[in-house]
Amino acid sequence: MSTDKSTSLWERLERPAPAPRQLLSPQRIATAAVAIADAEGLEAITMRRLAAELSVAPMAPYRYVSGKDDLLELMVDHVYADLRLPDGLGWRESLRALAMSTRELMLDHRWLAQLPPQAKLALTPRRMAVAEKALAALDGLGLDADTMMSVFRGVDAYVHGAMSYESAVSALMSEQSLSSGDELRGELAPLMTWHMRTGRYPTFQHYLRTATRKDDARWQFDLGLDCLLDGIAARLDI
Amino acid sequence: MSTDKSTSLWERLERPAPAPRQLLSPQRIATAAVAIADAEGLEAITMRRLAAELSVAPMAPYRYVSGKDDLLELMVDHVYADLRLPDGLGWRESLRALAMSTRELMLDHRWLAQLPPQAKLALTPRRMAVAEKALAALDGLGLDADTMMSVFRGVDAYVHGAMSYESAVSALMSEQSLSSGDELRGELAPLMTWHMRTGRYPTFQHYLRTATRKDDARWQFDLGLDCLLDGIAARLDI
DNA sequence: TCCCTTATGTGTACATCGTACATTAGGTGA
DNA sequence: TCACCTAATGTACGATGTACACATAAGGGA
Repeated sequence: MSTDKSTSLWERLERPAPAPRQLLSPQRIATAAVAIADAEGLEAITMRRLAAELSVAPMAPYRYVSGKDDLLELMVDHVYADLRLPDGLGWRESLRALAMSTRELMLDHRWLAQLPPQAKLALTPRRMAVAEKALAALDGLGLDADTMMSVFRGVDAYVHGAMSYESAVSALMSEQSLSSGDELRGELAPLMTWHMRTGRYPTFQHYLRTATRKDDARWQFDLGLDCLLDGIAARLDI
Repeated sequence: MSTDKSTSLWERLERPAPAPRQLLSPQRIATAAVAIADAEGLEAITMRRLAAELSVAPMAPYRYVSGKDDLLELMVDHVYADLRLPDGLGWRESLRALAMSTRELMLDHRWLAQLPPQAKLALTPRRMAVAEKALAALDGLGLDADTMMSVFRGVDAYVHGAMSYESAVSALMSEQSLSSGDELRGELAPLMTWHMRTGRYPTFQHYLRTATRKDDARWQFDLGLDCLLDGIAARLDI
């Protein structure tokens, strides 16, 4: 068996590992890669670094993974195992719970929100399960299939967009060893002052001076999410 | 003058070009880089490729741009010049127009939705102007500064999330020279069939079989956006 | 006119990346 | 025991970002 792209990654994974002296396995590879990315960010993921972490030659993981793209997909599916899926709730609470769990997953694994486009689209089994769960929660409410999917994708888009921002900020902070929003703003102060001195952003400046929840990411996330869910309920009359 | 990171990119840009025999300029660099990314995607952006396009030595652009990150910021600001800002509309129509224009900008420049986290956060002048515009539209409605910003960022998150998906799909299609949603689904059919054969995704399967607007990205975008705006109006009583 | 400072672009070089390819080594069934 | 398959190795190549020392040309002061 060569690791060809024609059979899907997931198909290959289901075939029981055929053989002897298994140093490596998709599981071990995924675990090691996720550990690296969690600790040092997505840019620390290198085929060579991964191999080193597994005490194995640089090319060894290629037997299980057709390349770096495949590796990223594998990592995604691996961490989605930890996503708690809601059960026995109404559509609204299901979507809300799913969004909140996804946020938590993405806070545990900041790199999830920074994946290259291909990995973002990856149709992995566990992500399929998430979609299924969300669609099932919306089933039987009188919505057509297109609307159901659109609602799910709308919420998903909000979550990904919000977390893309939130985890970019948090990545920037840990990169520069900043530990509070104030420290971050201190770092950005010269640039910000320069912008403000142009006088072109009075409303923004007012925000900077009077806002009191600048660092309450959770509150900000909830507000947007609740607005979106309110709007879905109202507009679709469900 | 060395291109040091301590003075901000934007600060440096405002100083009039000091000198002689200007082959290069931030303008020319940005234009060339954007042309490459528009035509061949973000991964085609290479300092060497950029230099070649400008008929200049590989290291030449470094005089104007401190590195690739800086280049990306420059590109972002450059294309945001084309974003049409709404004027004289109510808060809702302003946010809606801003979202729609941003979508169009991101369709014209698919790479905008695929930027690395640092460039995504870039506080460029023209992006500051967008934020200012949105906040101004929400001013005077009785909202506190935190809520105003959160509403803006919520809409922004939705737009970025939705376009991140939409442009990842479109990037994938152009990468594989597919020109319709049907062709794309044809390409994905083996994988999808494999997933469906597990029987774990009945609702998803029902969607695949009965949906009629799978490729109407504009309709999907509008639905989510309108839900979000509805919810904002209702929840904040504005 | 000449030269000298300074902004501008060049050339070379290096570490690091993804991965192609040919090769070895270890375990199994006959 | 031996042939065979497969897991893992080793070597190598082209591409990337960018550091650093250098060449060069314009324009002003003598």
